[in-house]
Amino acid sequence: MAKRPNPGLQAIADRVGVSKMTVSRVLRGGGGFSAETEAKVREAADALGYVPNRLAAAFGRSGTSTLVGVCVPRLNSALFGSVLESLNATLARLGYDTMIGAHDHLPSEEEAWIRALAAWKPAAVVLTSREHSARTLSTLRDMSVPVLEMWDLRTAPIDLSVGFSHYDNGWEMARTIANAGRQRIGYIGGLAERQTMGAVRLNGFRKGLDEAGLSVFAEERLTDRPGFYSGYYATEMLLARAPKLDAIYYQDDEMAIGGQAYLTARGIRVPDDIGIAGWGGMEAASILPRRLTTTMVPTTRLGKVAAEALVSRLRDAPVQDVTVVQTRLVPGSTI
Amino acid sequence: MAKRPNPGLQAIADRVGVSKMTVSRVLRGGGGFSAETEAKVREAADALGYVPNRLAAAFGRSGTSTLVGVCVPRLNSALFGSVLESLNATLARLGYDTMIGAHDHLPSEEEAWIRALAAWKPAAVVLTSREHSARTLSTLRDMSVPVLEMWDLRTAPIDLSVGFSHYDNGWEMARTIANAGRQRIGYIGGLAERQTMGAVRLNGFRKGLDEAGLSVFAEERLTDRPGFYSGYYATEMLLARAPKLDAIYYQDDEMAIGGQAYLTARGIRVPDDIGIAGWGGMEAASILPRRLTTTMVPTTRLGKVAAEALVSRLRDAPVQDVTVVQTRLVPGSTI
DNA sequence: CTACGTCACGTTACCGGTAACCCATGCCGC
DNA sequence: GCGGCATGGGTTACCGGTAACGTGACGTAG
Repeated sequence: MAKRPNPGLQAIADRVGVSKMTVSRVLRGGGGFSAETEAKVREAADALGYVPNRLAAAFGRSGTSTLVGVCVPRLNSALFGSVLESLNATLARLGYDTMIGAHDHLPSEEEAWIRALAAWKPAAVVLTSREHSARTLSTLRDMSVPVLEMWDLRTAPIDLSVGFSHYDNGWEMARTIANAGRQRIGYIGGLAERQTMGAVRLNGFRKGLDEAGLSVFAEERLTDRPGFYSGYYATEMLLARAPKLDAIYYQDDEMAIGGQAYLTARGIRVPDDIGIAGWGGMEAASILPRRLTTTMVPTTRLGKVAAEALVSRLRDAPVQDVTVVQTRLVPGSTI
Repeated sequence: MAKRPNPGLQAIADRVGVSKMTVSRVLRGGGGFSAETEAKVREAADALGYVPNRLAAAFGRSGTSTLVGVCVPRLNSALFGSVLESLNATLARLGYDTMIGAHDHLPSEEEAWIRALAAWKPAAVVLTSREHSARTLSTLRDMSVPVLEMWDLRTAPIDLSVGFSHYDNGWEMARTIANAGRQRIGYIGGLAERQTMGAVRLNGFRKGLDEAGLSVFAEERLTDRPGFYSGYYATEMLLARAPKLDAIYYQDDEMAIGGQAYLTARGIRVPDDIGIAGWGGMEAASILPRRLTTTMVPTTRLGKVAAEALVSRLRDAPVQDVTVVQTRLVPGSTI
């Protein structure tokens, strides 16, 4: 079997004895041809092993692209990975192709990616960041395609928004910890300057504590990216400064599990000596000796809902601008 | 600021007073124009906010595409996520754009993805599966672009291969476990029918045990996907059938950590009562009470090396067909 | 019998960049 | 003075689909 140049519409048209326009009509469906012609065209397309040329289609007339750009903070994250997996699978099933990017929580990276994406004239864009640079917004406007902001709810989305309120997540956990009678409460997470979702949860957390007459007693902010090990040593550092904490809220479950490991190694009992809570509902949390108090994020559903909302918009079907995907606070037994 | 239609080469050409061909030459570099012309063209392009149209470029003449297709088993995997992150970042830095797909270890999924990818006439393809369907190979041949097979080493790669030997990984761990004096050794992992990398490691593992006069005493195969929790209950099931095991080799670290959690919950001591070993070198393994015996996979380096090899090939620079990225057996203290 | 609509298809032009080719100018050596 | 050649461009054709519009055959209402 030698390499054969892939046939185009013209090759099919020649074989059947019609014009390539008729072939185009048949293969895209929608009428304007007889059943007999359709059968012959389909047979010929199959025989020749026709592969549609999306490049040519998207290039010729805009509005026919099936390309969707998706930008997430990182690709090696359990949570975003699940969202991406589900988003991509749903888009693929509906006939769309995914171009990815990672912005690492830096608006400048997102901006560079968006500009590269614009060169491909995609049908839609999915973003997961909270803040966009002015140039990003300008590029998006020039592209004039549907934009879906995912992960956090936006009060004023550019276009579509699917997610939940990180602020409320933090608030809710604050109330849970306060109701459990904890008094000296610490926080461990990433830097606040970067407007990450974790920082938003912290704001909600502070508000919740405030309403209960409490405040964050001590906090540890890391420049390292969150993970098991950073949770481990951040806990060590925080307790060195504030030994009398009776609860710690972690930016995510991985850090909480790392923290738990440190506490266990030191003989500090959870939740007797100190309570811990995480965020995200990662699978790893399910195998701890005690079930971790955390917030479950329905990542798979989020990706699916986002993909479906986007495709609805692309097909001019009615869609809500803002779709809330509910998270769930899992009481666990570590607080 | 209203939406403005993005200018093309012609708009720049009109502004400067040259032909669009000259503008094309300047923007792609390579000569055929004066320094004066170059300056004027660049200024005009900047002023108009020119965004190159990769769609048109790739469509017009093949060989000018900057699109690379990457297909991994899953997008929500710590290991593949890291590889993807590094691969994508390196490709982006070198001016390439990434289209992704997930095949979930099913050749049919990979085949469907490849066909969708072919419609975009990419510059190259990166695969991570071990087995490809006949139709996949046929489509790849028709595309006639560089193909890089990553993750496992291929004895006869389609084109380029970057990775390491899973077989050797399994063999090496078998020798390590045997040398530690373990006799009744179990295995926990996924199904063998699917030609996954885990199955290849198991083959090497069997061979290593065989050379030491041993064999796999009992094994537990799951249809569920690997993870913390499946490691937890697979350990329970395996030990119910074979209580006298003195070592277990897990398909990956997540399962091993899950297994460790089960053993701890049951009061079974590691490594005194039973030894465990994982694979992958996941970060989570670093926070166990005892460091997990495992094989470290340099995911970040793997992605970077793969991207660089691919780009070298695309630029007609010399590349080795097969590049080995070394893994490292971490002795740890759980065997 | 004519006017008009519908169906099924053909024709034409076009998207924006690029390879291949052509052309004018100026400088050089002989 | 003339041929040769490098430099700095311009011209043309083309990639493979698709929107817009044109056309002939046929059916049908007035």
